[in-house]
Formats: sequence, structure tokens, C-alpha cells
Amino acid sequence: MTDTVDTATEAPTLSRREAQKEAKRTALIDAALDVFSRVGFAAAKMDDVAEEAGVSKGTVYLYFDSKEKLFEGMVKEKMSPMLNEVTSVLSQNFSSATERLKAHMKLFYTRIVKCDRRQITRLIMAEGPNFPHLAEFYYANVLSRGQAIINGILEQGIEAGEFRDMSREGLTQNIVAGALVASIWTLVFNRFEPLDLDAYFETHIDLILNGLRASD
Amino acid sequence: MTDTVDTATEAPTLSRREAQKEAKRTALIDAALDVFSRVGFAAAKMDDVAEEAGVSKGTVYLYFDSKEKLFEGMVKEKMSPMLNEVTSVLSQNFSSATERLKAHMKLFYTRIVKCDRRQITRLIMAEGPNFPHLAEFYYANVLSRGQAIINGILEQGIEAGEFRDMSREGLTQNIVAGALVASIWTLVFNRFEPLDLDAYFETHIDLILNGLRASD
DNA sequence: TCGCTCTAACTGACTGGTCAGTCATTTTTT
DNA sequence: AAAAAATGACTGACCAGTCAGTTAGAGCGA
Repeated sequence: MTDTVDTATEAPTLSRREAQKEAKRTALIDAALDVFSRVGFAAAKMDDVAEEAGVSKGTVYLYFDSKEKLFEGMVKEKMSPMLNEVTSVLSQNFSSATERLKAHMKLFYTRIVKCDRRQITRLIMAEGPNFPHLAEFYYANVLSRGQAIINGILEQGIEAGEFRDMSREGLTQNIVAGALVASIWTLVFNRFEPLDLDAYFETHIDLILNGLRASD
Repeated sequence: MTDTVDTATEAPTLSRREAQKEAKRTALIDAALDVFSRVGFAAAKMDDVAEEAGVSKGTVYLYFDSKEKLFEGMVKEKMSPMLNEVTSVLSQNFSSATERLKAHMKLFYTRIVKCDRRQITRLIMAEGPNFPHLAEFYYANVLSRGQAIINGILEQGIEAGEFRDMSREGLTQNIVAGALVASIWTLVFNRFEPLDLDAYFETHIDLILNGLRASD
């Protein structure tokens, strides 16, 4: 039963039912992100997800075997399209490693921090220890790809003499850390001290680029 | 044994019971940190906390009114002692803002990232949105105090010409961000890519200090 | 030192409510 | 008319919080 299916353009003959199923799947995933974001995995009710997607609870189980599968599926389907976009944007040419790093960080903010994917970042931190599968998927498909990109930029920059050749232990983590903290901050502490994300971004990139810059 | 002084405050005669109560309270808080860290707030069972503390479930309710109060109490009692220690250490004199910032970050790592308080950091991020009280306590007592300290150091450093006068929007968050990410990483992704926290710390402080440095 | 009494501390079976997952039935599509 | 999709009442497990009953330690008199 796993064949054909999936993405891309479909023959118009089959499309009515297929399209409805796909739309329902998307609605379920959006509802799931919403509900899980609001209350966390354990407290989320399948009834609520169903209601928010405009279907009955039984229907949810026609699309996802269990609550856990729904959670994992939601993370995967929300992150995967973005990953491809990011790699394609960054495969362009840039005038310098500095510009490439800026572009990468900008994407990080527009595609994660400033939109609802930041909720996924938070959920991974919150639920990761209870979902070994998911943590592994996330590491393999999101983090290590992101790290590879940054490491590529760093090498280019060191080669070109733009960046100094500093210790690499935890360097990629430190470079993006500010963006992760921005995500969390807006979700947890914004009402006490709101963050201007554009200004925040400038501070972040300025601090990091200056930190990496070869002095002399 | 017994007697001598017999003040209205804490008579030694009562101390046996009092000491046991205090010990039990501590045991409950330790057990709570353990259980909440392992499975999160919603999935944590009061029975498990009780068992791990070596008491029955009913006893937990003699010390804390509800699961929520237990959670909040745990966070407060685990963070408060550390806060005072930190402020007292940093009230010493330092030769430069750079040294003061190094000392502060070092404390951050030894008192939070490298010990079980990093679990609390993670729990705040995970559960913060569901516990407005707790997020507020945390902001007021932990974050804003930490930010005040860092802002003090920054002013000293700018004044002395050690640091450049860069944008302050989100600067404190960016300065500590690496340490928060280290906490999360060790808890969620360490098995895929272990972090050497000492080397990580060096990278972090090096990147930040270089990022702040006035390049004349 | 030994009992005796009083009560604070503790226990754990129980209750009331919740919710993931199921499936016989109904509705919609082809 | 047949198949596919969707429904929602139902079940069984689970658990926060309660409370009637039990235990153990303090205080005291002899």
C-alpha cells in the first residue's frame, strides 16, 4: 500500500478524494501543532486536536496510529519542507563567508524564530527526552544538517582569512544559540520583557560576526 | 539530653521531629526534581514522587497542597540558595570587566549547566507557558537579576574601553545563550554528539569576549 | 527507667473524573 | 450498489486528591 501517493502533481482523475485526504491531513497536523504547543504532549487531548481540525476523534486514528505517531508526524512534516528550502537558498553563491552566514541566520529567524516553527523547537526541548525516536530524527535531519552548513561557512571564512581559526568544540551551537533563546524568550517571557526580533537579530549577528572576525 | 534553654522559638525538645520534617521536605523536593525532569509535569505521578522520597502519597499532600504547588516549590527551593551565592561571589572586586564576565559565566556553568539545575532550566522552557506564576517568579528572581549583573559588567567594560558600545537589544540574552543551549544539548542530544563542557565553555567565553571587544 | 496518654505525622484504599484508543453504525463518494 | 470515509458512544486504564484509620514519638508522673 505504500506506493504512488505523496506530494507532487496528481492525476486529476484521482484528485478529488486524494486532495480531500491531503487537506485533512494538513488540517490535523496544524491542529496538532496548535494543541501540543499550547499544553505539551501529555496534556494534549486527541479530542481537542480532532475538534480543531474539524473532524471526529475516530478520524484522527485513520491518519495516525497513535498520539505519539501524530506528534512525530507533525514535527517531521513541519520541518522537512523548510529544510529543503534552506539548503536550496544557501546553495547560491555569496560574496563572502560573512554574507553567507548572515543569509543563513536570517533564514533561521524568518523560517523558525519568527513563525510557529519556534514552537517545535520548544517542544523538542521539552519532550525530547521522552521521545528518543524524535530526538534522533531531529538531530539527524535538522541539527546535523544545520551544523554541516555552518561548518562549511566557517571553513570558507577561515580559508579566506575572514574568520579566525578558533576552537571548534561547540562553536556551531554557540553561533545559533542566540536564535534558540529568542524563540524560547518570545514564548515564555515576552509578556514581562518583549523582544524586538529585528533588533535582536542585528545584535546577534553583530556579536557573532565580531566574535569570529580575524583581528590583526 | 534535653533541656537547657527553653525559648518560645525553637526548643531543642522539638528538634527531633522538626529535623525529620525538614529532611522529608528536602527528600520530597529532590524526588520531585527527579520525577519531573524524567517525564515532565503532566506525566509525573504523585505516587512516584512519594515512593522516591520514601513516603506514602498522602504524606506528599501534608507538605504541598497540590502537584502544581510541589512543582513551583521545587523550582523556588532549588534556585533561591544559588542566587544568593552568585550575588555574593560577584560582589568581590575584579581587575577588569572581562575578568568579571568570565567569573560570572564560570559560575553559570558550575552552578547550573554542569549540575542538575540545568533540568530546571529545561523545565521552565517546557512548562513555562502553562505556569504563569512560575514564569513570573523565574523572570523576576532569576532572569532579571542575571541580566542586571551582566548589564552592570557591560557598563563597566564600556566605560573602561574594554567593550565596544554596541546595541543592547537582546544583548544579555545573546551573551548567556550558549550556556542555555549547552544545558539543553546535554539533556537531549548528548547521546548523538556528546559535549565536552569545559572545552565548550572556553569556546563560548572566547566567542563572546571577542564579540564584545572594542577593536579600536 | 518504665509505662501511659495524647496528638502530630503518616498511611493507602478509595472516589470521581479524565482520556487514549476501539468499533458498530452511518454518511459520502464512486 | 458497493466501497471508502467518517462518526461518536463506549471501555478500560489511569491518577490527583481525600480521609478514616494507624503509628510513633513527646511529655509526664512514679
